[in-house]
Amino acid sequence: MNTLEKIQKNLANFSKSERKVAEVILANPQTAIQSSIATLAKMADVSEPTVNRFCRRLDTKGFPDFKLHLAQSLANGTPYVSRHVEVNDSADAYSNKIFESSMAALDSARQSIDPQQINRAVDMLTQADQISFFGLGASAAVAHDALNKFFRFNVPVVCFDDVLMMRMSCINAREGAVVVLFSHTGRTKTLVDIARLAKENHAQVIAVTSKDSPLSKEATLAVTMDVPEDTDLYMPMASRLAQMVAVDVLATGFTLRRGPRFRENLKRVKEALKESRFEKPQPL
Amino acid sequence: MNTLEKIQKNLANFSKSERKVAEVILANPQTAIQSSIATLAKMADVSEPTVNRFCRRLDTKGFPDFKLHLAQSLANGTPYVSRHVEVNDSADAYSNKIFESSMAALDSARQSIDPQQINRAVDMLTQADQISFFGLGASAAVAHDALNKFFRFNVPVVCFDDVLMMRMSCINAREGAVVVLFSHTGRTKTLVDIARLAKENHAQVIAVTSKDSPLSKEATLAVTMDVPEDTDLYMPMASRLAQMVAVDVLATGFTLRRGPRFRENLKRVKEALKESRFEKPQPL
DNA sequence: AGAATGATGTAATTTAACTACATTAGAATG
DNA sequence: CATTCTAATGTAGTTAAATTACATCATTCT
Repeated sequence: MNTLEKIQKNLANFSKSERKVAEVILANPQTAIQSSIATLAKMADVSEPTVNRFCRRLDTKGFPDFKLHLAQSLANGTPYVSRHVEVNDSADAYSNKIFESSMAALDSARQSIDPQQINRAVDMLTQADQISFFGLGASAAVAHDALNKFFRFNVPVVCFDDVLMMRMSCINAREGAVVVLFSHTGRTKTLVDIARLAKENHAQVIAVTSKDSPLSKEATLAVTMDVPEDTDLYMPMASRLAQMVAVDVLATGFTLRRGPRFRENLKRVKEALKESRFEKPQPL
Repeated sequence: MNTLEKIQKNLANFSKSERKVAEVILANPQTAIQSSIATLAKMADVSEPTVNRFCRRLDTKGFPDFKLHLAQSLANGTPYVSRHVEVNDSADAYSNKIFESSMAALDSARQSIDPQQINRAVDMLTQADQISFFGLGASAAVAHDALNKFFRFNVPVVCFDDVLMMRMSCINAREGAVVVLFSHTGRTKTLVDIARLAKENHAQVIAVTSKDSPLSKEATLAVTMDVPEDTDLYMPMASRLAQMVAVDVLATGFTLRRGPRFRENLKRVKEALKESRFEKPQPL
């Protein structure tokens, strides 16, 4: 756990003098990590060993080690002890919290993603004659985004956020088709049906979803990630961000697999956009 | 800049012995921050003052200060020195790099966003009779996502990723309409035209884009963010992620502004989804 | 080849952190 | 209310770590 949060949480368990230390640190953590034990002791109006004991109580080896831990918890730019939005938060406060919790969610996704799954998914995608991206609700935006990315690769791609269209598209599927389904929970009944339908029509199914979900079991290959659930009502879903980054990862794997000539192609697509833009003023 | 990157970047500028130190640190940064200057010197097979000089060269006050900086750069879970994808990267490598650069981009956006702009945008949105979200290319997905979010608020919302539809919609605009435009560069000519058209028809225009761009100047209100540009071919646009989080921030501001009764409403919308899902197995 | 500059190491010094012990404050018991 | 015990805090001494000053070595340029 974040050291700063830990201090905040244990405030009640500290002794009188230790609490003084805690308060000085919470009030100005950035100063704390730059101070010596003597300075900090003076600021909190306690003795040096008290500061040292305080550090040990937080499961660190001593003062320098404590500073290291504190520095790490500050590094994430987390001046806010809690990442949960409160009713009376200022714009600055909730903006920071939302960005931070989004970043934390991405980190969690990063740690839980399995490179082998990525590799296999890239295999399937590079060999596909046709790729379809399906998503409902919030994941519809992800499917659109995937379309926008893979479209540049000059592969036949489609994208649907409508169940009927998905169904029809699956019925027409043939061998060589790959269907990519996005769903955070992996529990949406219609999507699981679609996965089954696609398989029945000889398409391969990649599910970008959460581990052990019905959808992940139905799919030919599941690319799974752990993303903290949005239990908090005010907290928007970080899952679609993680899914988008997963799309980026797959697209990157795709371009790497396709080799240098293919990448030349991409550059041209990018440059084709230039004409539709106002020129950027060149820095002097 | 991230200390670890800095070391990597300056490798050529270091002297022979300093490079030894750099390599030992790069090889195992986690060990480095837990070592004393003596241990590290021994590991790099150099003298202690050399390590000290190395630290100073990186603009730190000395060894302990250097460790602090290094700890901070490790905190973001950055085991990869470079965030740029290389041709021969493994799936694990490029996956991590992409997640990390996405997180870095969000952090940069977080730091550059202006809470006052957020506040004013929330003002405008809460008072709107009708909200339109427009985006082209990669930002189309963001517009869709915004629709999905604001749709729950029981406000008339539309979303277009087609220029003609945008135009028609603007022509029918009246006072009380708010148009939200998403564009990373803010230089897409057609979008700037749309902004002008919307204003001519008495709609208010919010642009989620980059600072000082043509679009930001044309808009009634610009919500601007600095997101590192995707100079690298393999590096996908992180801008759309930042835009999505910005949408989350605006949506959160919206719900907070609307008060508790409104939030009850949201809960009901969320619960309405339950029936379409497979039940989650309850943990024992 | 020799001087001069920059890099590196050695040893001494300073500073910071930690330990052991003494003192004090506060709680519990008669 | 006094007394004793325990926990908390501080003092002083010790150890370890980091830094400085200086000496030596390598390298480059004339």
